[in-house]
Amino acid sequence: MSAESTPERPASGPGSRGPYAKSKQVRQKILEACIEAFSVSGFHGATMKEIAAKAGISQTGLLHHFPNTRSLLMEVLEERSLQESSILHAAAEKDFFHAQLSVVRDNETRPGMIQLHTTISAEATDADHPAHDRYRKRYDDLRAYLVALFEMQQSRGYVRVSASPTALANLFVAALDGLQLQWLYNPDEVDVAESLEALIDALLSDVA
Amino acid sequence: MSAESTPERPASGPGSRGPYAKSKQVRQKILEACIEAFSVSGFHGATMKEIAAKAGISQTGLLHHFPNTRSLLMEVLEERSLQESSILHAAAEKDFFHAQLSVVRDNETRPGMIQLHTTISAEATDADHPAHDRYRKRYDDLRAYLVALFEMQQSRGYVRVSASPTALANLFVAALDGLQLQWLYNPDEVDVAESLEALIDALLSDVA
DNA sequence: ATTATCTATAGATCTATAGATAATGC
DNA sequence: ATTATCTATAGATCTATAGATAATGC
Repeated sequence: MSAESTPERPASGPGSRGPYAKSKQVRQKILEACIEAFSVSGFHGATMKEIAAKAGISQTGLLHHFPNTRSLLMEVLEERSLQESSILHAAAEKDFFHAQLSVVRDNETRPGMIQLHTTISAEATDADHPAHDRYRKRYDDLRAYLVALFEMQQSRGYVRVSASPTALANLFVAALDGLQLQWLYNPDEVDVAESLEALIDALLSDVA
Repeated sequence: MSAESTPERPASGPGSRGPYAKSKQVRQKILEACIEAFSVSGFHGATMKEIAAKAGISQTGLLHHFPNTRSLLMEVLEERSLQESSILHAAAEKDFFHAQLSVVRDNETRPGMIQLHTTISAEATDADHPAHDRYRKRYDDLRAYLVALFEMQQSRGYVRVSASPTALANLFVAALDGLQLQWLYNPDEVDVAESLEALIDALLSDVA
């Protein structure tokens, strides 16, 4: 292993100093612009120019912070992952299923994030999409977690339906995604939490 | 009303003659190219050039048949709608819920159409998307149809859960969309029909 | 001295027009 | 005569480089 594998901060030259204090705010504004741009135009349709304009800087100014749209997408999805897990942890006192009700109610205050997730998770079904691996892993991880949960509930006799834990896990995740999609089309006719609660009631005994 | 409102076919001049017999095949090839392009790149990311290349003609050759990407999207979505309703009618002998099981099994032979629906229905959540009104109406129509169905089942006492018909209708449609999304990521771990059957079992009595 | 931001711009790509040539329908 | 297809290309848009100027950190 050479010294390069542990990137030491040189005493001078590029990288010898951190970014300006103000940079954090600029990057935040850029990421907000990305949420708008990617959720409307998708990864393939969004442009550096469009994002720069929304963030209120020039296109080359944006290039100074991020080299391409791919890095912008990765950054904004990383932030979304962090938000998702922090919200989930905050609701971890309740059981997972009812915690999700808090999560979806909380989500409705961030329609931009819902639209971002809906749009990108759909176009990333394509194997060549830069976010494909990330989303595939997210769904695999979610499934594994929920399968374990449903197995436990089944062993206690709390599950009302005779279906495989995998089928139930996929169904629950599907309801989450699909309800949010419909909510974006018509928030007046779609109550995500209400439908999700109906699903939980249908699948699990109250004692669970 | 002038004669222009009833477009008469003039004896000569442009439009006085139908297209070549071969044109039907060319248009079919173009639409197949569109399914690929739009399902991968979305409406905003797909280009006339890309579609023309996939269809095996020049970009200007494509322009001869369709004036822009918007008209291409409309045409391919119209075809999809026709397929959807013809498949539904073919399964109309059974009750709607179990007919959907046939539909989703049939769908798996057309992954391109599933990916097209998944990608476009997601990006069309944006109000300015050219397919927004079409999808919003589709979901509103689906909801109205299913609400009536669930009301009928409830009045007969066949519904196991105490939830509003609207909540149940949205849940069923959400499961359909969400399961197909997951299936695109990992067909080995997602059985759309199996999960959907679990939902039907959980919601409705067998007698229904 | 480094980071941040801008203007100017070259090169690539996409859309849409002009105009030529070939194939088909009545 | 109309439809279909192509090549060439003008104009618009996007990415990415060059280079100048201003602001900040140690």
